[in-house]
Amino acid sequence: MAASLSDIAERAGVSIKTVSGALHGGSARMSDETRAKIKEIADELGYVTNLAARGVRQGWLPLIGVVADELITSPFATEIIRGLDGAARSAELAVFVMNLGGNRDVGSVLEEVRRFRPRATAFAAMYHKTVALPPELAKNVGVMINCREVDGRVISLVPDEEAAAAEMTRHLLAAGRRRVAFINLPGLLAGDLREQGFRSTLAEAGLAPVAVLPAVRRAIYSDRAPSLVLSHVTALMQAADRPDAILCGNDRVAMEIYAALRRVGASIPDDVAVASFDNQIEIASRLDPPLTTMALPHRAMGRLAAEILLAEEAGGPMLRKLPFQLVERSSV
Amino acid sequence: MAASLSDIAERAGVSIKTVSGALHGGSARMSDETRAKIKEIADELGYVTNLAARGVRQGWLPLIGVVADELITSPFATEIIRGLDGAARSAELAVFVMNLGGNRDVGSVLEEVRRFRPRATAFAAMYHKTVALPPELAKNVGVMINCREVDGRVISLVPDEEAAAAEMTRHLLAAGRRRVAFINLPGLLAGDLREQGFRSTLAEAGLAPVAVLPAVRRAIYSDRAPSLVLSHVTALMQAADRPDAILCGNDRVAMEIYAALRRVGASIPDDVAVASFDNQIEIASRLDPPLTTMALPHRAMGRLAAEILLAEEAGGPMLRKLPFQLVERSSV
DNA sequence: TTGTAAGCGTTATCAC
DNA sequence: GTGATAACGCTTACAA
Repeated sequence: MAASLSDIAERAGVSIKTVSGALHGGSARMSDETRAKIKEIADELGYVTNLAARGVRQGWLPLIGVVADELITSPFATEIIRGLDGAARSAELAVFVMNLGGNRDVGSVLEEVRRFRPRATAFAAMYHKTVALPPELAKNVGVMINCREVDGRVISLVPDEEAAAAEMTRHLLAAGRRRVAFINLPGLLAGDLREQGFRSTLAEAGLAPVAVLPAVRRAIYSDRAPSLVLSHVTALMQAADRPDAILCGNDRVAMEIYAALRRVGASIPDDVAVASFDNQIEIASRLDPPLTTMALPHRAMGRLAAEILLAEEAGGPMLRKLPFQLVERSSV
Repeated sequence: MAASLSDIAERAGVSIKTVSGALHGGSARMSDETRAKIKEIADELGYVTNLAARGVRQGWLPLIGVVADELITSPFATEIIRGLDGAARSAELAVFVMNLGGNRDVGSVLEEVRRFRPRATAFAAMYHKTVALPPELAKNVGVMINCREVDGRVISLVPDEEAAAAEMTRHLLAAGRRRVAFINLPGLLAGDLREQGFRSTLAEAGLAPVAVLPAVRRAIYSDRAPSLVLSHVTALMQAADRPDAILCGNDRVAMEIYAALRRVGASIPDDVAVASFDNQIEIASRLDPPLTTMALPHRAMGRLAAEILLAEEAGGPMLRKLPFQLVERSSV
């Protein structure tokens, strides 16, 4: 069907090796005219390298295999893939994502990926979590992205939630806010860590939180749980020591908090500053007023993952926390 | 490195062919004990099929190659991939996405995909558009998803924008609304078609639009253009014949319209019904009140694409319009 | 500068 | 039932 090296060799009256050298071998020496002629014939025949054939020879396909643990659902999570892709491309590698969904377990999906003999393999989670990888699987995974391998057997790249919460809290304090409430995501690692950063930073400033409340009754990812935001915000704003700032578990929560504050008649940021996490761009930039939020380092995690996989470096810490970036808009 | 059939054959004291038959050949006849023994050894050695080797033999890798024309940016557009993936999986095919971005042209990305010798190839756009595929490329693409090949050389799967707008318009009329305005996305194929459906349906009912206005100054995808929503909504609501319903170009526009209506002091849906397109779930379901909107058939397009590619059917129309689905919430 | 030949892991053909 | 053996398209020693 598709043209092969031998087709070209035959047409050009040279050996296969010469064709291979002309098309792929960068430094192979041969007359320029032979090379030019071969290239011309290749074009004419519509020759496209057969990577499968090369792969069987070399033992691997130019791929980075990614096992993604939830169907890619969050818009910013695709940033992980973009980061990987950009960095992989400079090494002439393509990124190959296989989703873990339904009742497929990590082991079988990882095996499915490995059947393609990727050059390297990564595991990516769509939200920050702890993952228990069976030991025999762990050695087949080069790096974990947006999640931490529970026993520290695999290099894990995660967002530095605590530092982000600390930075945003400091930002609120610097803006003169003193009575800060936190409406958080319950039951999530990210939420817990953000809460720690929030509390400790406030404590350092000699302050106590006005309140720390859950945005929903159950974990936001596990269920379309009923929202508690409206009742919490109403109660907070009616209290004597009502907050002058609300920190939100993420941008979606912030969106609901905006709606709740409007109902209550509070204005942002005059009455209450609102700040958040994620920088889910379509929400954060379109809210009124645009939302000040900490941007997740998804792209950076993807890029760093590719670099680690390509460097095959050994040493270094197993858990690496990447910084968020403060995106100032007008809600603080 | 990785175990191969011959490693297993050696250990088991049988020929390679026997091993291959035992592990892959469904109907190959051999003693059950031989088969069991071989499987055991394969497990022990951690054998994983080498698809590259199989691929060089068969001429193709079990992949559906997808060229995606914008970096996957919209959260619901990943639904296309999910739909493809689900349908491809039943044929034991994996989906391999390669993004068109930066200054890479369709031809070179398509070639990059074809180097992997996919079983079939598709082109997917992240928003509904017309695409001009060079003729020599067109024959290498099995199906276009969410876009139409300009010359009708390739089967193209697109959302039926006109029908969706017609249905939503009828829905508004059925709810007793008579003075409908449309705040649309300018310069987009989807927007233009929706406008046609809107206008003709209204005309059939003997009505005229209160207004048809652009949400932004320029096409929403081409630029972070300044929003016109607030000024339009303010003007509309102050006019004598103010609308009792606003149809929105998409859910993001709807989000801004909500904010604008709140500013103006209009309540949804009592004063004004709001309806939209896309069903961008995180926005539509979290707005207050939750938004009634037409869900794009992304998943269905992906699924149908896989079916078409696998069936390799010839006939049938080149342009196939898939229906949206009305998602009723509480904004109408 | 070019050709020959071996080998990668798989599947398929054909004889035993 | 099973075992050699060839073939797929490519890369790479080794020769010429």
